[in-house]
Amino acid sequence: MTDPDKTPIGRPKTFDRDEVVGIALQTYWREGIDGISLNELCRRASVSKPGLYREFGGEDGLMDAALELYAEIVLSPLLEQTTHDRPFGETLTAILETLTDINRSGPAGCLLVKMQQSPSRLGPATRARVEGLRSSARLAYAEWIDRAKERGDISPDVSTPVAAALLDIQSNTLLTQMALGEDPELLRAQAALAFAGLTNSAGST
Amino acid sequence: MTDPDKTPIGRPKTFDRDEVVGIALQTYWREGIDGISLNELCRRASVSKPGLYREFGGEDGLMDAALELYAEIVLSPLLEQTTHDRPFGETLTAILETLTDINRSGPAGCLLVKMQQSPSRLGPATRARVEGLRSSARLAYAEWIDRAKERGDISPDVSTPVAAALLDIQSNTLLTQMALGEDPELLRAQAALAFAGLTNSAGST
DNA sequence: GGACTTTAATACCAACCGGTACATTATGCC
DNA sequence: GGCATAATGTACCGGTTGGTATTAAAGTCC
Repeated sequence: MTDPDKTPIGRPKTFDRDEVVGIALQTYWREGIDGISLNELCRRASVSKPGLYREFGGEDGLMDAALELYAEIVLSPLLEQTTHDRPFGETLTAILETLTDINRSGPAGCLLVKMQQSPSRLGPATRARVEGLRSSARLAYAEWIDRAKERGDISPDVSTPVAAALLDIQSNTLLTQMALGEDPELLRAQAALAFAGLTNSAGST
Repeated sequence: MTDPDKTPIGRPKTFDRDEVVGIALQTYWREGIDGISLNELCRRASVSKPGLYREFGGEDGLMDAALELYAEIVLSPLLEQTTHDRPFGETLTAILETLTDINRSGPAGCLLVKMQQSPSRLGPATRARVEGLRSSARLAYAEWIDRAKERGDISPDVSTPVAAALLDIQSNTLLTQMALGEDPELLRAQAALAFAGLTNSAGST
């Protein structure tokens, strides 16, 4: 539609959207959304407040953009692992290892969880994306469970929604505890115990 | 030491400390520590700010007092259950039932968890109390586990610190999820699955 | 009635918040 | 050069924050 690389009329744009979103993501992720103000964010990104408002419309737009980026670079790769054609236990171990890896790229904890836990700080756009990401995670876990059942890795006696909730909630828990500085070794052992009921049997409705 | 019911010199005190602490507890508990300001708290308690400062020294003192009350009326009764001479499974079920009871007195969620997750908002006194309560909870759970092992309710193959961490972390998780509005039925089922590894066997270091 | 002691609350402080009006600057077009 | 266009950032807005200086009020003691 529009000419691709033709210099448009008017003053050229210097505002680097991607860089600002990246800084916002890192900051919200590391310090939590309650721990950081829009003003402070502008300072760190070396961006003027009106510039930020022009680009994102406000705090809600910025948070939403940061969460979108988070979903793309963190959540998607994580959930993608569940679609591999591997034994359930292997994939689960790999995921747990990733979640409790102290040297993982990015801050500890999970931006989605932090946002979910501060609903009053969220604007409508961010809130909607939080809900969407949460339910699509549940869905991905449920599909993974169903495939594992077909494979015979998980007993069909286990309720799929319950098992999906277990996976979702326990993953969130691990990330939250990592952010709190809990011992990764202890967390892994605890998680292994919590998932023992899944990989063995038992636990219907 | 001091005369018990002699009217002291000076203007009589009208500041009701217990009432203010109670309101602070309810408010922090329900709205979260980040969701409420000292000013707003004064408004709700119908107390002047200097009055509050005189009594508590500042925000830190008030939070600390609220957390102290929380420990007394919520945490202690909960942990007290673990000292009863009952089969492990029974007590565990009772605790899980309590944690996921929608009609429980007080707001959903756990004040201790909320405070732990907003460390930057905490003053030194509150922070110290948070850490103390956390470690004494772990200790109480560990002792419970050890008694259950002696009873034969839990396999001695299970590591006590790991099992204690499981109990502590899963309890926190349940309360957090309840505060988020998750379905209590689903939470209970999920928790039953997570604790299956404890009550059956398996799960050493 | 004072003098003394203790508590109460108004009224203020500087700092920060999210959000915006507006003048300035840098470009393409002619 | 002059004009239209569009992105820029300074400087401000009203409101809130945690915290405090200060004066008024309510008692006992003599």
